[in-house]
Amino acid sequence: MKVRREDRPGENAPGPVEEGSAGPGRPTIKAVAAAAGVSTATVSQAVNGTGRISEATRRRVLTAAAELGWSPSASATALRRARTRTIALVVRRPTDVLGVDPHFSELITGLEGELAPRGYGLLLHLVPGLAEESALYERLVAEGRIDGAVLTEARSDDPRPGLLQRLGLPAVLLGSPERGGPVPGVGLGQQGAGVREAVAHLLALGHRRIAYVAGPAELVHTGARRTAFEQALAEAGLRPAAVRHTDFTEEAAVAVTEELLALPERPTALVFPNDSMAVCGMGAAQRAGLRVPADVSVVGYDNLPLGRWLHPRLSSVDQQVQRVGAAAALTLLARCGEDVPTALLEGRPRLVVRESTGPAPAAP
Amino acid sequence: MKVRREDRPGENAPGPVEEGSAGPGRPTIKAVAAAAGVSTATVSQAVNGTGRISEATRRRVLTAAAELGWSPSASATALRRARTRTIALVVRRPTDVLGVDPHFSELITGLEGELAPRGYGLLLHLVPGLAEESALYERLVAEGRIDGAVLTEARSDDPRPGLLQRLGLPAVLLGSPERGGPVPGVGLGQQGAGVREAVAHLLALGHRRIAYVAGPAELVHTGARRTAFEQALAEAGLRPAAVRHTDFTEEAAVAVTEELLALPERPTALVFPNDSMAVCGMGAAQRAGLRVPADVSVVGYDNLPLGRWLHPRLSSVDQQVQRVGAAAALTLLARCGEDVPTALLEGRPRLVVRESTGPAPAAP
DNA sequence: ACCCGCAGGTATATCGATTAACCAACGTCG
DNA sequence: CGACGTTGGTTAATCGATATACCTGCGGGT
Repeated sequence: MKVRREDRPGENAPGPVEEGSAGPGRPTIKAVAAAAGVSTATVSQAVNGTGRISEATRRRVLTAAAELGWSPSASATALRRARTRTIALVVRRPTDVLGVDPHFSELITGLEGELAPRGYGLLLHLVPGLAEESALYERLVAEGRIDGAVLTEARSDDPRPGLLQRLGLPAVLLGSPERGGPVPGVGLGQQGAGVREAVAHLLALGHRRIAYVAGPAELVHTGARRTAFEQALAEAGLRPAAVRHTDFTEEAAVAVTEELLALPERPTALVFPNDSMAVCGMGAAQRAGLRVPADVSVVGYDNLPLGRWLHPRLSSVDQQVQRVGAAAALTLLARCGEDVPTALLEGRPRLVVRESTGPAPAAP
Repeated sequence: MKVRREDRPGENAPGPVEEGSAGPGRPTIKAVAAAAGVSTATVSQAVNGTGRISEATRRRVLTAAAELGWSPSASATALRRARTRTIALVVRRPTDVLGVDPHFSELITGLEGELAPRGYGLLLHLVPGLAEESALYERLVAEGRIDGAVLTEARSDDPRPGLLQRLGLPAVLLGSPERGGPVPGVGLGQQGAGVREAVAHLLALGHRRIAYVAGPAELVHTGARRTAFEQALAEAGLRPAAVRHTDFTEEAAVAVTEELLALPERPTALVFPNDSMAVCGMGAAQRAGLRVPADVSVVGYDNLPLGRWLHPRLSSVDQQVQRVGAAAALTLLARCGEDVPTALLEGRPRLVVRESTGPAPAAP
């Protein structure tokens, strides 16, 4: 396919002959332009659907690009357009033990489902603490590496939304009820509903001494769920057998469980803030010689796949982490100027009853 | 928050307050050069340590950069240097059920530990199958988005090393014994040793009917471990009670366990290819009314944190996924031309004995 | 006095794609 | 017939950083 250009004799604009096959590197837009017999501007317009290009040349360019296996260089495009098509997800991982792990797997699955089809990538980072997380955002923004960020585990007095707004980085905040604002929250509505349902379920089974294991006090959802728990009990004229705050480590789950089960008035049911901890709690209870659910009922939160396969199968509050992840991605993409359907996140957390909850043991 | 447009945003460097939050966008190398009273070339050389710059100006440039909060634009650098400082990790996820999930969390932890301190980012992608994985690499390379890739779950006839070599992308392959070559394998040596140790342990406990649940036949380590299993038994003059291949789904784990436990000569011990499946198997056994380990012993593989908290605690083969991840990162970084210590991966897989294995039940 | 060498920078082309501005050819209409 | 709008492109500036080639003093050797 030879291209002859002789309109302007004497003009030597770019004239260098590519003469292909010399370059082992990837093809550039120039190669495609040459192959299609057009200018690089035309190629760009053809693949982007901008400008005024006849359908015929458009097709010609596209086939040339396909034949050469060319895709626009992400770096060049990013530099020119100041968009990287990359979203950051920073996971805080205080210790080596990552209790909330499977939760993030679900979340990532949901995110990827919406990001990948639109050519967006997910940049994953692990940091030890909140300070490092903030520093990381600053660096990523300073380097222009990302277009947006997904913030997880909203805190009551979260420094990140302010920071990211100041940095001018689009973001969404998971686990926050605040829908509008510069950094919108994303998540199922009626956060308390799941816990409420769990309490109702336990009450119906005859439980009267129900203990609540809460997550770190600084997390937003911790407070919401704890309140829901206490209210639900109060409406039945009851008080919590106990409420304990913990970090999200497995060690804490075990320790707290052991402490609660050693209480003089032993609780007959334990409600945990996530499935990983519930599993640990269940293990601790069984190890203490108690049967689940005959002696003590256990409820988790998140409804992770794992819970279905344990013995006994774990009753848990389903908050559709995957769907929340998808919604978060869509919301964030919209903030990045992408044309996406608005994320609709219907429904509320619902209890999934399995085998780890049962009738309260007869009072001795 | 008024935005004044005067075509000269950087008129006076020490302005009152950086022209407001909606104003200037991020600083560029030009701003730093102006602030330090040098050329952009000097700034570049100062931060990169290249060229010949006096210590005095170097320091001046660095402080100017720090004051402006400037870091070189990742896109610009990537374009110029043709390096993105980004590594891809593609996770194959055949169905919605991701049995190997926690394994990847560990792996990512190990990778990040080496990547992050060197300014590298981890680009995470989820794909449904092998074909999509290959297509994804092609796209990522065509777009020049990554400098290297971590391939997981080596297969006996793996198309990816060839592909990536053809694409000219540095890569490492996890779970392959082949150390050299264009795409070196990374992992603990003596893959069979862990299984061998598990068998020895079970034999010592008096087990004679031991069944093996293997992963998908196409995976390299599946074959290696299966062979090790059979050899170890053969050396004791025994044959496997059964060997079953499965995909890595939880459903399969449960189904296989139920089948094995229904065998006329019921196995007294089950060896699983990963901890997630072992958990499922343990659950299935318990649900079938058997006690673990009194009636049947269970061994997992990977030694994930979760196993420590179950009841009974899971005996499992530790293959130090995190350390392997770190070694993979180092090997890959070296291939990317980074100056890193060579990854040394001493040791071999070792059995961690906990509570899910016990003396074989007395023959009836 | 003259040239050399060198320390310490600067000017500029370049990476690959996008986009605003421009231009040629071709009706069309007053 | 000539001004004018359309169609379908092209030219060239630009994004921000890097690297190569090129200056400019200045001290020293002969």
